Amino acid sequence: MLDYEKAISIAEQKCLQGGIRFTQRRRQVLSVLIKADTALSAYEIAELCNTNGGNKMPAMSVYRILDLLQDQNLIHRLEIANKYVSCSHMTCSHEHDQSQFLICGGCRHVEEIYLSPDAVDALQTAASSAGFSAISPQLEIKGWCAECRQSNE
Amino acid sequence: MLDYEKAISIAEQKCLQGGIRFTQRRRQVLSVLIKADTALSAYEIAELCNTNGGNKMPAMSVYRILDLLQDQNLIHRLEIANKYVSCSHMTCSHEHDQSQFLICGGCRHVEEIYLSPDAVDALQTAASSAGFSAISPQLEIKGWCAECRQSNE
DNA sequence: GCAGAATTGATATATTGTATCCTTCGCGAG
DNA sequence: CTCGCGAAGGATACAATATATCAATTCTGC
Repeated sequence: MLDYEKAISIAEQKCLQGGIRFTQRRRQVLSVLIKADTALSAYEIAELCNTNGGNKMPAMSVYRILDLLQDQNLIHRLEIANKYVSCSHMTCSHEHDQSQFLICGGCRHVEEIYLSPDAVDALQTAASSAGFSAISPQLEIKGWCAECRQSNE
Repeated sequence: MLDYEKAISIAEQKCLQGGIRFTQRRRQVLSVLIKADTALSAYEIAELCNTNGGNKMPAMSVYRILDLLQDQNLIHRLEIANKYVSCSHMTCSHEHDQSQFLICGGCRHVEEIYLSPDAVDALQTAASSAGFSAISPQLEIKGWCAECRQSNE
């Protein structure tokens, strides 16, 4: 898990740089995502906010805030899982433009991985041949985690 | 586009082998998907069935039929796009266990591509390092088709 | 303090998908 | 042939995910 204090502080800075406010609401959503240390759906986030805090956090607001946090590269949206994760690179000093995720088809556990540049190149080449000028820097791969694989045999 | 007659005939055989019936309903859904020659959502399929045919095709039935066609490897479900496509390998005589799709983030156009075994190996290796014992033979990559890319610049 | 923009609230609705239960249809045993 | 059983489809309700819209509130720079 990310260093929570550091992550929040960095998020605050990024928002400042991005010209938007790091409000309580936004802090709360990001906080839930960091502490969960796993991918959550928007409605799960709303529920967690309401459980812990007590404040009423409508799903509507969660969606708005998630969009915004994504614009600041603080979180990722996983389309295959319909879930959101805090960016594990948030506290790194250097820039990352590639993010790759493995998503377990069984338990929906999400693991962030690192592909070799060669592999990414191969994907890009295949995409170009098909008339796509670029692929998303964020890749989602569905698979089976060791545990689910075992319990399915 | 697939040879329509051939594809339907093969689907019929596959269903027979799978011990299920290739009913009118099922033929209709598959037919719409083959003729569309693009990815469609379940509700779009239902709508097309109702437009052309006249018969009432409830979305509920479409989902049931799509599940079934998927079990027979006649169609693919694209999780990123929430859409379905007919398997472009349906009429091939040999077996395919890999299917890779490019999905345009702009227009949602879907293109089936072919990755080199090396690239697939690289993905598998990265997955193994992360504790995943296997990745799905079906890969979905989000990108930008040339057209959408251009209109966004 | 005020104007205007950013943020949030509130409500409605769209889209995608699942659960359940009942009816109908087709096929094979008797 | 018909009877019964399981496969297939119909109908309805509902869950989960997401977007649209407009009003109210809060903040910020002037």
